[in-house]
Amino acid sequence: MTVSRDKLSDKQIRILEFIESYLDENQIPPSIRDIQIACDLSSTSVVQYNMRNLEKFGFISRRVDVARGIQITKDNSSNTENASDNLLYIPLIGRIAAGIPIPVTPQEAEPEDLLPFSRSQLGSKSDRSLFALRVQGESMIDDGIFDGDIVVIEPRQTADPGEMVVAWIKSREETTLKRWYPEGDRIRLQPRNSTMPPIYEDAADVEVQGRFVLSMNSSS
Amino acid sequence: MTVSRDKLSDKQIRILEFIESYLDENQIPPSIRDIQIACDLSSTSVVQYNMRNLEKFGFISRRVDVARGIQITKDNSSNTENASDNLLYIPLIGRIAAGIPIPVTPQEAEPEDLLPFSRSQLGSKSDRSLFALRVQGESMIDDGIFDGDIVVIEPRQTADPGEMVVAWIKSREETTLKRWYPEGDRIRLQPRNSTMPPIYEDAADVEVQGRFVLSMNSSS
DNA sequence: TCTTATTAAGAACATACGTTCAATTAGAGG
DNA sequence: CCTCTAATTGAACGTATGTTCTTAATAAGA
Repeated sequence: MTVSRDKLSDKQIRILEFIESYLDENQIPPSIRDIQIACDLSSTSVVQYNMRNLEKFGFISRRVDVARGIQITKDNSSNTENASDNLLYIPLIGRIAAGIPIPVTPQEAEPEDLLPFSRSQLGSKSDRSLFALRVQGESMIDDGIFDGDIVVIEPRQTADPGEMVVAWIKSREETTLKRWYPEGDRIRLQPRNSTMPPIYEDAADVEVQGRFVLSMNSSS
Repeated sequence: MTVSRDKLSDKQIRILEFIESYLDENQIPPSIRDIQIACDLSSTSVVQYNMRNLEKFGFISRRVDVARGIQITKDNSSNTENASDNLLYIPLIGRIAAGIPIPVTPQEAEPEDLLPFSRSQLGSKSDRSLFALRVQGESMIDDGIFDGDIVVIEPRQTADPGEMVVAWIKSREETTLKRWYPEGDRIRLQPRNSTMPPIYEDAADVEVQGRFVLSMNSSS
């Protein structure tokens, strides 16, 4: 049953809003009598009566025989809370650059930090286990990725030509952020910095660890 | 009083962890007897006793005479919850480019979206009322800011020479993202795109609306 | 071993709190 | 005016739940 809030009686709106604000301030739902007093109602049964409606219309749900067992069910709540429903945390698990190795399986690394992103920012990729790396070096400045920036990576074992990837060079045991160009039996790892030459590696010696999703830059 | 969790007795850890998980599942703290049963304790007073310690060491706080009035105070909680304490939402309030006006006072605009950032990402700027804009155009690609990117701006009325700012050109009633170079009685608004020439405006006709803080890029 | 502080047990108590009910009042049609 | 439903009142009831107290068990020191 979908009922917009303005279908509710004045009293019911007052009660609902009080529950929300109380919850906001106290981290715990109010008791019936808290509501009675705050909304200036003459009896606890008035609260009961109106709460039954709020429940029927789906605004709240109640646990039986549990003190303060009120839950807000619809997202009538504030914008901030909406956004937090939409939230995804991405672990920042290390650094990446030419020459600096990172752990092979990102999931095993201890995250230094958790970066919040809204799912809408990440689009369809929001349901995968993304991870983030801090960039060390200047090899991708023509793609707008500078030293110290953070890149979000989607773990993948393959990449399309020209895509920006985290590449793992087995023999050297290092990872690097480059554009990925397969050329016969070797791979060209292309920096995006006019002063830097491409790296060529045997195709068997390189593998894709993940694809570039997003970067963040906070230098001025 | 700062006590690390491993200073607690086995029982206290069990209780604390149960409270956390119960809170996680039910949005409401457990009752003393919930804890007693779940942690297989012989009496409610065992719960009371151990909770007093948890409270003394600052792990929880309790509301007197309130049913289920337990609160977790230290961030012993899961990582996700840690990060959310550290969270700041920045409103995305519009677009910016050469030629596209934005509202003069950002605060008045209706946010399209709220972007989550961790305060650690924003450093000292995290306590100001930042806002975000989506970039339209290519004038700053040499600074790594591309069409469609999002920039976070700190409202300021002044800027140092060479800083990237949101500049308001009064006579044309438009805003633009450029680098700011005062040159006598005029201002040079410098694009960062080798194909674009600088814009010169009378110093009286331009004002700074905000300074660049951070950019986000999600193209590949 | 004796003493003392810490922890546990079990019961009982007081009240916070959800629930119910009978009696009233207020509106809405007819 | 009557009837029927919606809303209100005030009180009482019963369970949920925090609190306290006494006694016993355990651990820690001297």
